[in-house]
This record gives sequence, C-alpha cells and structure tokens, in this order.
Amino acid sequence: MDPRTLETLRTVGSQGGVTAAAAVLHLTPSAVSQQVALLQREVGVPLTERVGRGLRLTPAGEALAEAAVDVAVALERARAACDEFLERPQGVVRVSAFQSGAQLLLPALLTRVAGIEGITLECTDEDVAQDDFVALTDRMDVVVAHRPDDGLGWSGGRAVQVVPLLREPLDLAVPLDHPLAQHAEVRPDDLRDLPWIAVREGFPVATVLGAVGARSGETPRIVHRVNDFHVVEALVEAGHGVSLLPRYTFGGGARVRLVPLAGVRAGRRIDALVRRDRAERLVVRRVLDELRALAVDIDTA
Amino acid sequence: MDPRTLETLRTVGSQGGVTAAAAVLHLTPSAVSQQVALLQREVGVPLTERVGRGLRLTPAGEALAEAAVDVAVALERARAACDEFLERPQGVVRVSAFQSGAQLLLPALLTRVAGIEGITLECTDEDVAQDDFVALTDRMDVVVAHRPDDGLGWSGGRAVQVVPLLREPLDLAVPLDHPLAQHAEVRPDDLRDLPWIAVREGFPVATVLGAVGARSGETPRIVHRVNDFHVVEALVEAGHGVSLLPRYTFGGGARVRLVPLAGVRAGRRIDALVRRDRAERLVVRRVLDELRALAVDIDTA
DNA sequence: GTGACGCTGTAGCGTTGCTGCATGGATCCG
DNA sequence: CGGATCCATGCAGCAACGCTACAGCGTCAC
Repeated sequence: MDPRTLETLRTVGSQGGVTAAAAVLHLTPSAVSQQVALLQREVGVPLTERVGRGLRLTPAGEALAEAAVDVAVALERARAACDEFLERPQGVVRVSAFQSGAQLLLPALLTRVAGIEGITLECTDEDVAQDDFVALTDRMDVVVAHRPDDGLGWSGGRAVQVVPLLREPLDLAVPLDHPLAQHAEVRPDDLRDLPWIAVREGFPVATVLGAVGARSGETPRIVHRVNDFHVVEALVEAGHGVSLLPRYTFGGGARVRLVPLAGVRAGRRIDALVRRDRAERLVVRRVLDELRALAVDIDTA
Repeated sequence: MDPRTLETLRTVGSQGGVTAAAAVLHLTPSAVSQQVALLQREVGVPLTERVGRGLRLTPAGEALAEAAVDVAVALERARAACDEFLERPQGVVRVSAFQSGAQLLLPALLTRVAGIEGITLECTDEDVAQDDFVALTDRMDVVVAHRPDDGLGWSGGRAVQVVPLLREPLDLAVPLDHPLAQHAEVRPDDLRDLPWIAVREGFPVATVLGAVGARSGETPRIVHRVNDFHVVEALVEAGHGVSLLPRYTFGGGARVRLVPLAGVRAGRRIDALVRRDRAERLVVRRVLDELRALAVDIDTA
C-alpha cells in the first residue's frame, strides 16, 4: 500500500476513469489498471466497479481514496518540515485560471512572485465547464475558478481547499449608443425583450442570466452563446445584443458601456482551488498568500 | 520520499543507530545506511550526524521523523478504512509484557481474545530497563510496561500512545515467620535496618525503594539485586531479606506474607505502550479494548 | 596498541513496475 | 442490426530500483 498507488486510485476516482487518470499521472492506462488491481488484491475488497464502458469507485474505494488524501497531506507536510531547515524555499508552482480571471490576476501575480527568490510560476489558461474545475486540481497546484454568486460551493469535498479571492459584480454591457448606456443603473424591468449573448450551458455564470431574467418576469431571449468575453464585447459593440460582463475585468475599456444592475444581485465569485496535499507545500502557500493579497488590492481599488 | 524510508529514519532515531534499526527492520545495516543517505540527498539537509562511532538525528532529522509518524498513521488509517468493509477484521497482534505483568494479564487476555474470530495474538515477555520500553514499540504492537507510581511518564513523545491500565500497590514481602508478618500494615519507621532485595539499577520500580527509605530517614541496606520476582519471593521465603512485591501478582501465594505499607505511597503503574500508527489497526484497537477491560476487572476484584 | 564495534561505499543480483500490444466488452451511429 | 469506436485489462519484455554480501575506515575499550 504505497502512496503512489493510493494517489492513482484517487485520480481514477476524481477523473472518472483509467484513461483520464493515466493522462494526468503521465502513465499508460495499463499501468493504472495494474496498480488498482494490485491494490484491490491487497485490501481484499472491490475498489472499482464497471459502469458502462468506464468504471467508478465503490464505497470502499471512495473511503480509501479519501484516506489517501490524508496520506498525501502527511507526506507533503513531511517535505515541508525539511524545507523549514533550508534557508529559502524553492520550486515551481503551476497555476491555472479561466481566461478573464487570468487577465485580471496573472500579470500582477507574476510581478509579485518575481520578487520572491526561488519560486517559479508556470501559468496556464483553462476554460472548462463549471463541474470540471475541481478535476483540474489533479494537474495544477492552484486553480483559479469562478462560480455564480449565489450558487453552491465546489464538489471536491475534503480533498480540495477553497480559498475565496474576491466577488466581482456582473454589469449589463450595452453598445455606447444604446438607450440604456446613459443610465446610472438599470433595473430588471428595463431588461425586458433585450437580445442576450450568454455563455454556453454548463459554464460558469451561465445561471446568473437566468436569475436576472426571473426578476424581470420573463425568460431572457438568448440569441448567441459565446464563452470568450472579448468576443462578447466585440459583438455587443457591434450592436448584436447585450450581455453580462464582469466589472473589474472589462470596466476600463471604451468599446462598450457597463451599466450596474440594481434590484438584483448579479456577480461571480472567484476562488482559488488547491488540493489539500499541494497546499502543504511552502511555495504553494507563498503563492496563495500573494494571490489573496492581490485580490484585496483589486477589491479595495 | 516513500514511507518505508521515512520509517527507517524514524527507527534509526528511536533505536539510536543504524545497526539496531536494521535489526528491527529485518534489513542489513548497509541497506539502512543507503536509505538514509538517499533521503538526505533528496531533501538537501543533513538528517544525521556522527557522534562517536554511532550517529544520531539532527534537528531536521527529528522534525522529519516526527512528520513520518503522521505519514504512518495516515497509511494505517487508510488500511483501516478498507477493513471497515470487510465483515471481520483479521490479523496478528504482537504483544509484549514484562514478566510479572505477563503473568498477571496475558492468560486472561489470551482467553478473552480467543473468543474473537480472526485475531491472532503473539505474546512475548520482555524484561528491559525503564528507558528501553518505548524502543520495544518498534518491534511490538502492544508493549505492556510498568513504571514507578510517582515517576514521570514515557519518553516516546508524540509517536507512542500511552494507555493506562492499572495501578498496582507494592507491599512489603516478609517470610511467614517474620515479626512483621502479623502486622496489618507497616509504617516507614518499621523498616529501619532491614536487609533489602531490590531490582537492578535502572529497571522499573527500582526508585520506589529509595522513596520508601527516604520516609524512614535512612537509605535502605540493599543486600541483593534480583529482577525476577519469583526468585525474589524464594529468597524472601528462605529468610535472605525482605522486598517490595506487587500485590495483585504475588498476593495470592502462601510462600511469603505481603504486608501493606502505610504512611508512604508505594506502587507501580502498568501502561500499554502503542505506536500511534499501530494503534490505527482495527485488530490492535480490539486487543487494547480487551486489555483495558481486563485491567478494570482486576482493579475492582 | 590491538581488537571489537559501527557506519559507509561498491559490485552483483533479484524483484518490482513500467511500456507496448493484443483482447474483450459496451456504446454510438449509420 | 452491424460496424466503428472507446475503454479497461491481461501478457511479454525490459529498465530501474533496492537489497545482500563484502571490504574499508574511523572510534572506543582494554
């Protein structure tokens, strides 16, 4: 029962399959399958069960995977205990963020971390469906994710730590020459019968527009589904519809007008997701500290 | 950084050397040395330092060894998590006890555990110096140890769990025809100028006699040093001296007379010592439960 | 000073765990 | 309804890791 094998089991569970887990762990599916089979023989309980052409963890498997988290945490804590005796912590930290979050946070984060000796940041932008952010933590140290203001938390359970960064309001984006562009704020009633540009179903903040529509009494008329906010901005600018855009990230531009919403709460929460074992690494902690401080700067600016 | 290697480091620390650790781990000293060297290279900090012809852990080594305990605990907890899904826990538990404790507890413990399906007990008697009981936990699952009533606790730190079992009074043992044999109790003043049979220096309850002597105002005159209480009993019976003997273990016999001491607190505490990782095993827990219940029976009898 | 003890390096060997490929179900689509 | 596809799994082969055995060297005791 070695931690590598336990980690493999955990990944099979979180990724939902042998092949996906193998990709994350940089192994062949065969190796993953063999590891699980061996582990299964060792504990004498079935850990996985086939479902369709894939497989999922049995209750026993889930229990073991959960226990595996504590093993990984204890191991990283042991590493950290030694690092305390090294004068300067050292290592690379992989950070992923959804695009607009990356645009908002990563440049300043890189600047801040550049001042810290020994920490190397590797950044990536990842645009995934709402439910898939947690799975990214298997590949990344820090995952910057967003979710609707009112929505539930993340599904990672005890395995992932959620670090709240900031709340970003979503404003109505209209063309500069739109009638509503001159308003200081708009109320749900003003939004009737507008042509909306929304994000694809299942992606973060997709549900926010529905909540806003519910306040105006009718379901919004969605004419386009576009995930990239820059494309959205260009479409709005050209008069092809209105949309909801995050204030901090798109408030500065002159291409569209952002009008605050009143009488309805619209916003997104930006969180950092970290696997609990990764969170034990000293360098990861330092990066999270910087990220949190940065978020405070933005929020109070 | 695998748990096996961490365990090796921990053992080198607790056993105080490569050779002793190798014996416990059923390895050659060379293998142990190589593991430590490799671990050292991995963390980049010296973990051991030579002292004379042996070696000890550096502060960094101590820190890592302490963290290693949590790793081992987490791993055993993972195993236990799976065992929950097996209907009956199964396994062998190695129990060691000092001789008189073994005589007092092991027969009844074996009887009790015999009623539990799946648990196999392997018992040993181990007579070691006071400070060496903790080190036994590396080889044994449960170590039944004793210490003076008033003494400090055990030195194992966070790594070993101490389960108090019972307190056993130490009575004055005299020949059946001794003047004091008719007394219902004896006071420190009655003990002046008696020829004492004590245990060897450094062994458990060796200090108790000194404490008793202090109350009588003079240092006891020790004429023999014998560790085995049965030998002590035979010597006392034959009139070669008096001694302190544990009440529960030797009170039933007719070879000597045990007279309670008054005006001075003399006794030993019997504890079970268990490494925290071993304590996570379900079967070990069950055995400890029985041991505790058994101690209550004796104490209230 | 000499013997014993204890830690450490090196050579050699066995075992473990991986990759690559082939097989057998289960699903999707024409 | 049948072929294509995807996924998990078994087996052969190979590389790497970790152990034992043995020699070397420093330290302590007599």
